[in-house]
Amino acid sequence: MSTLHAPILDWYAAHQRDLPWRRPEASPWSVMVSEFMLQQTPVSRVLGPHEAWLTRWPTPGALAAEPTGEAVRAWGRLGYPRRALRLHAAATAIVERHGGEVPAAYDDLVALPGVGDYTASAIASFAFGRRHVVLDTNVRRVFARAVSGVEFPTTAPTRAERDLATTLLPEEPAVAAEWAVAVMELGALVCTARSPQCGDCPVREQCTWLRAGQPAYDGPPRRGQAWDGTDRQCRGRLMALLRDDHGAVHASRLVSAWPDAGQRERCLTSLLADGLVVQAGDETYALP
DNA sequence: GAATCGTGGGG
DNA sequence: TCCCCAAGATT
Repeated sequence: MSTLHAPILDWYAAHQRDLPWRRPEASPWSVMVSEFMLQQTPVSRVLGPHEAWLTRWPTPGALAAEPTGEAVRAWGRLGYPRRALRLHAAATAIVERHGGEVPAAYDDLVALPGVGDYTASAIASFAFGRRHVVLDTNVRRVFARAVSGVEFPTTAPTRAERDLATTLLPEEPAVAAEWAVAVMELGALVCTARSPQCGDCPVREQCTWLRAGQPAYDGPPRRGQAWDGTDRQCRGRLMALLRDDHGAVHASRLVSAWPDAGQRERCLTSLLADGLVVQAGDETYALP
């Protein structure tokens, strides 16, 4: 146990948020749904859809029994709607391969659609108390600062970073799981990307970055995501139109969502390819 | 490894 | 206002 463990675990015990998927009665499915929704989407925007989702589909089997379009519509405006499709596909796979129960083993989890290393580790750790390195953007930032002394981690996790996280992971599975969520919470609430609250940090005395005087980031430029006029914006407009309008929409109505014909057609084609949209009639489209 | 894929809130 | 970015996964 390093000098970081006790302060962070104690801080978590005192300051953790009361989130639905963290409660003792939360099912593995509730944890899994939250992890899908939280991929690139803030907690505050996930709370509502998560509750509605669990009420409507309390089990993987309940979701798998519905058309994929229902999942896409219930996904609402969480963004990246392919996640809704993948969650539905994962639920179907759970019914087929695991008798309708969310598997506890990392290998089984990571084999599910839409589940990568992070999500598999998170579900195994948070829902089943297993011992896994859980490397999300929050954890990576905390370690970058506290241990490595740099403001931001690299674009992708490095081998050295994984080794470090493995070294810091407590041996006892239950403690490891608590440690994983505690470090993540610290990154989310205190050791934030912008304006970190170092004065409130339980490891401010040990933090390499803080002790070095919070040196400014000097790595490769971190590129922001373009948005205006992109296919993503176009796809978003088309999806919003189809989501808000139950039933099929005629092609002529898509023009109002995106005037540029070439880009509109290209995006519609990609949405059809993704399975987010289906052709309902001669020139009408709908959610699947 | 880099590009792609939504959305909305806060600094 | 504008820019950054939020519990990633996939190709």
